[in-house]
Amino acid sequence: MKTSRFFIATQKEVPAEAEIASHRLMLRASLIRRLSAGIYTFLPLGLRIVRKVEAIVRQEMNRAGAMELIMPVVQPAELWQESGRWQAYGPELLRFKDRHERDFVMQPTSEEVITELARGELKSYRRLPAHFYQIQTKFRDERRPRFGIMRGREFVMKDGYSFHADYEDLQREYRNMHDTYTRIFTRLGLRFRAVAADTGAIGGTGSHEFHVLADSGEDAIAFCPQSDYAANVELAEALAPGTRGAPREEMKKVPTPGKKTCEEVAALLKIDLKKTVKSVLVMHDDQLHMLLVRGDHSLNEIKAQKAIGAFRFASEKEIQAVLHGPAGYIGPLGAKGVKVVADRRVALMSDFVCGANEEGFHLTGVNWGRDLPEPEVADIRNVVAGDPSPDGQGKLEIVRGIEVGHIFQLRTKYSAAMDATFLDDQGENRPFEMGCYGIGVTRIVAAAIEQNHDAKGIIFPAPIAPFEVCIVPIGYQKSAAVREAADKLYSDLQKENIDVLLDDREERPGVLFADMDLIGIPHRIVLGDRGLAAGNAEYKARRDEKGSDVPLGQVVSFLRERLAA
RNA sequence: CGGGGCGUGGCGCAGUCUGGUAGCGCGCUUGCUUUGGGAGCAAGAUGUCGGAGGUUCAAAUCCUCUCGCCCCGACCA
Repeated sequence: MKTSRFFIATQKEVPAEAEIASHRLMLRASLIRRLSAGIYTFLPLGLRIVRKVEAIVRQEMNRAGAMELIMPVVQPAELWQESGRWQAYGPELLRFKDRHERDFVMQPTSEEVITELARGELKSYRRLPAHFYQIQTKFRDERRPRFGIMRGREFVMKDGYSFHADYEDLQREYRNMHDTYTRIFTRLGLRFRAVAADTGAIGGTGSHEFHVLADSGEDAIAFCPQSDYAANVELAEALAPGTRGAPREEMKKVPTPGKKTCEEVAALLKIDLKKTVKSVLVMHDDQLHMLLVRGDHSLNEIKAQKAIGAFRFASEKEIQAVLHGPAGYIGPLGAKGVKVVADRRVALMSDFVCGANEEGFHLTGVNWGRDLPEPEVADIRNVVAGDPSPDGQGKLEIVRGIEVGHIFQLRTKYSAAMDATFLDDQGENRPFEMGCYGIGVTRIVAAAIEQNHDAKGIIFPAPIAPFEVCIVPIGYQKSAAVREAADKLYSDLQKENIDVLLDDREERPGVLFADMDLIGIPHRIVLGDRGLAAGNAEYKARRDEKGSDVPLGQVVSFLRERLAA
């Protein structure tokens, strides 16, 4: 491709709408343009990247035995009512009516349609297993689209669905997909990690998320360097080994005027933050619950909801109605009519500090059993770095990640709901065991950039770069020698099936360099009169500081080696 | 859906408080010069100031209502 015949519309200035690096760079490098909130056009340059990701995903899915198809984006409501998701999905599901006033949805995923297909077509166990997938546009009316393509409303996802005669075979395919996803993300050139994820109400033995590691990721991942344990922080169990120490202090009420947070109180009293207890009031079924976590820990709302049921945070008014003090001075003592749930760690604390339920006062030397009744205990906090690994193998570390893949054992959730059965070898009707497997294709593009960029722009991993090599001629329009060398190299590389971009624009060299860096093309060949006189081209990888000379005649073989590496 | 902020040429912004003929930088067009890291000079083009209504001799500016977008907020590829 020559830039003169391609659409490149890079920008020097950063659009005000973009907050994170990948979003800014995708706009500046002219990969995407926003049309509406969370809805983007992929420009030619951006689409090339999407296509490269798709190609790798497709190749590995096919190799793994899955079959590609395409299901409709617009799907009739009846199927969704049958599965129950018409009611369950909520406002993220985009619904609309056709001219006959019939209800339709824009697909956020396609379990219903594939299950409908399977129940009509896969009538015999002889046809099982079967795994269908599509790479297609999805729509989710996110409450808050953000970060450009990272969390858009419209996006491209690979969604696959497998059908099995029994659970054992589902588990076999699940492992197959775990391996396949690992191959895919490895081939994409990304640093990633597979982590255990919430199996939710569906159950089954497994759900794993695949995260691209990046500091800006929205998810926190807990992992153990000493073992292969890795889980979403939302899920990771917080163990609390050890026993409670005996009380050594008397309980005392101490003045803490204006000190509302555990940090402030600990600083005032000159004690370790780990001696304090944080009290959070929530409302569940019109019943106030007080959740207690250690001062240096944070409440895990997902775990807490599992422990006590769905809740909302109590209002200041509700807090005052039951307790005497405002939020900031509340504590478990004298909290009449409030159910107290302590984190496992809190239950092991002795001589701790908590709010006195009186404005301006905290209690010190508080002890369970002696000063207040033993609490109900649950795991309700987020794990932190240094916590023991739940598998007992060492200590946890925490990194941030961007979820780009999720595999799931659905079991018979949809097949049972939609009466999708097959005849087994005994002639009995049985519901399919199902698995589903997603990869966020467009999100991968953003995640790859988030993980690979510098001050100059994007640094694409070679497998998904829009072009593998760019040729930057110095004076293409002026120097016949440069033009001839560039054109020859360009066609030589094309013959090698190397994805090459020749920047033949009539711009000053600085502009060309800056644009190629911004776009993130991994390999660059510069051709100028100076080098050509000595028979050399200049090679520079995107990450390199400086270029190096390569004899003109060896450029093709040199690049072939670099690309294979 | 709460909370905060923003809508002025393609992009980034000033002007709004204190009404008085719409400006700057980048980009774009043309010409000349320049040519190894986002060039210089000159001449140009591009605006219903998000929209509607109101106040006023006069509205980007004041008032009302709307629409859109961004950021922060509890299971998402």
